[in-house]
Amino acid sequence: MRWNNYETYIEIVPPKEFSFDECLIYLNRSDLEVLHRIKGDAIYKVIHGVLCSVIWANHCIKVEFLIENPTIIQREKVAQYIWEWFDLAQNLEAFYQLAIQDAVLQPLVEKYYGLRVVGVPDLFEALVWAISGQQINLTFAYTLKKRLIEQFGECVLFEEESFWQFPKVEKIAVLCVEDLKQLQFTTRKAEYIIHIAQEIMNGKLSKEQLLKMQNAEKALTEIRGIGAWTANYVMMRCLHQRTAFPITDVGLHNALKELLNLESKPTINEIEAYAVNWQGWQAYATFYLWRSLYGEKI
DNA sequence: GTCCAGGTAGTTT
DNA sequence: AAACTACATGGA
Repeated sequence: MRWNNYETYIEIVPPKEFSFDECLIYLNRSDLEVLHRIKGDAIYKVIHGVLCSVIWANHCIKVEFLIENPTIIQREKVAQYIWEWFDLAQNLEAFYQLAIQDAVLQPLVEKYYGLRVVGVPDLFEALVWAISGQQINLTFAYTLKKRLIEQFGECVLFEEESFWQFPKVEKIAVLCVEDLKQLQFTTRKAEYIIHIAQEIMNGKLSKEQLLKMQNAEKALTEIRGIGAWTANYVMMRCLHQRTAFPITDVGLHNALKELLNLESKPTINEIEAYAVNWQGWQAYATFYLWRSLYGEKI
């Protein structure tokens, strides 16, 4: 991780092939998002309890601290968060080499050059978001997430505005199913989420363990409520695995249908055929396809 | 009113 | 192992 420390801000030095603007477009996709706020070119977000503004300046990601003056330890944690948030540890050269020879990916990498898998560094947040989004439309998923955060999260006030943080695991672990059902979570999702919070609390589930594992997918899918889609979604956005591939994802199917002008959504077999050339970079292929779902048609 | 949505668990062939 | 079904509720 490359970063510089200054009096009132830090700078993260990204690798080659990084477009802050492309990541910004992804982050701007829903008006119901409350974990960050975008104003002009700046992202406002509470990171590890510190309210920050994040902008692109001097070929770096500049992170200014808006309230307190964080310690060096906090600054390093914020830098680490940004590093994961924009998946900056990844060298995209190999992906682009593969993609320019692939009929599906070629137009995408040209258009969205520098886009990275925007991460969800916190495991609990990533899991809750994935479970919330199971089998419902994205707009409603965002509504559920917003309700959960505003009910159980904490917020930082700055210039008369609220900046929310995702609820702490310990707070969700002690809830009962009814508490989440009141927010319109289904019984099943309420059960899954509370159980997962408890598993994290008792140490049976952690990001550190999953990162060390050979087969994180198996460990994840052994947990009730986590199927292949959710496991791969989390492996992609939280564990930074390039080969994670939520192949049953409806968004992926719609993106392929639109991009390739198909009559109907492709079958799993058809997607596997497209993906033979994506070996090692399935997560990036998926993310670039998702990106094509908003903004003008290619 | 209809169809479908960033699926999963549980049951039945 | 593969196919079917209940779940649940909002958005378009």
